[in-house]
Amino acid sequence: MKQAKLSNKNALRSARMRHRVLEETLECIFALGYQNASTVEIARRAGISRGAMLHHYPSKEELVCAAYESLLKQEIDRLRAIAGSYAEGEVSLDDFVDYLWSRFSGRSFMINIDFIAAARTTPNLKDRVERVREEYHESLDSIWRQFFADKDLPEHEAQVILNLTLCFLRGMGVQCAVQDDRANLDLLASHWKAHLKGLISGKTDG
Amino acid sequence: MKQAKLSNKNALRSARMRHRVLEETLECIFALGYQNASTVEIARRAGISRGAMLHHYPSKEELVCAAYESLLKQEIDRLRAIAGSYAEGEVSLDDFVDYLWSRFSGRSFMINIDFIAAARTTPNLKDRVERVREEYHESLDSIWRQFFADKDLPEHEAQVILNLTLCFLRGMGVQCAVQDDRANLDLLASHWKAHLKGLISGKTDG
DNA sequence: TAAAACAAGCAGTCATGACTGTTTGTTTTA
DNA sequence: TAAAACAAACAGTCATGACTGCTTGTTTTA
Repeated sequence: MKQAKLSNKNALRSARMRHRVLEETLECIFALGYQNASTVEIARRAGISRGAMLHHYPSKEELVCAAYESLLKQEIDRLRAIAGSYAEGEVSLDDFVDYLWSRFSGRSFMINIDFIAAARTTPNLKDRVERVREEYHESLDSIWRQFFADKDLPEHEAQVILNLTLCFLRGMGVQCAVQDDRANLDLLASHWKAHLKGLISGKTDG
Repeated sequence: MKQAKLSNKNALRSARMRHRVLEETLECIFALGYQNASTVEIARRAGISRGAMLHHYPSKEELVCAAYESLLKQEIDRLRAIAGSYAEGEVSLDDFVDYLWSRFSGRSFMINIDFIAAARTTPNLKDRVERVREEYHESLDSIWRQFFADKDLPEHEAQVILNLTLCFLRGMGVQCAVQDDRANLDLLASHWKAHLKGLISGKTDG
């Protein structure tokens, strides 16, 4: 990136501007969809000229990728915060699943769907997006292991249970995008949480 | 629709043409993504002029909606066929889940993701898409109930299990779109199938 | 049954609008 | 004053939908 050395007034101005632009980019994608989020509209919402925006992000691809990276980094930060809370015994597994569900049913995931769809058929985007996502999943893995550290489940089992949970939540998130029948989905999430307990304590399948 | 009375040569020609156009529309969306599937490209692939295409489908929205309806109707037909096979005892619950997974990991679902993403921020599209999807889910429900008809599970439980399964498969499908790690996902699907057995025979949660 | 009238299917071109990225000019900061 | 930040105007591209006209099929009528 063209990150100038800090402690300049310019650098501050620049950082603020970038942050605002990225936020508006995400908001715009959320509100209008990936395809309708034009640079004109984003600049307008950010209260900035397109020229200025292109000064910071020389192409639309640069812009949206940076925005996506920023989105996932926010998520990673929040995950790390949760991990800290767990260490202090403030968070249960149920709480954590609830938290994940809040993430998979909100703005963040809706934006994600748009990126997933767009990236599927845009190799450049796909590559960049994949890299950021890896970092996200690693954070998720590490926090997940914490919940099973004191149980006598092999790490591999914990991994499977995480993946099952993630797939399940992703699917619910998609359903959420299709039709916001929140009550029903919340109920389904409860079922899954109850179910998780069974998975952890006593296994029923071979 | 402007469906003329059948048994005319024109009507046949028209039907063939429409079918070809819809197929190419889906193929184009699958290959290039919803946003890159231009009417020019679709017409080119279908070997038809844009004028002719606009004669049958007067707007792009008409075209893509018709294509989506056609896609889901195909899926419904296949579901009904499976239902028939089950009635004759040729299909197990495992087989059916395998079938669903094949559906959620293939072309059909990838196209679906694009539509879901596009529809989220396109009210017109969302409404039309929703209607077709309802019909699809009803078919799914009815076949699902068959599998539990002889078990002593309340219908409501069966419904929950279906929804859990669907969300799970959807999530796996999304994962599939992101990164085609098929071996891993197949394994996860197996876990779920094993798990389903437990859910049906003996319940472990309250 | 043959011709005339009509309708439907199809092709090609054009105008409009939108979006992106470039370029040129102005202000602010070091 | 030089460089960075920002603004504004411009040019090129692309997609959509409208329009015009040609061809093929169908129906009506003599």
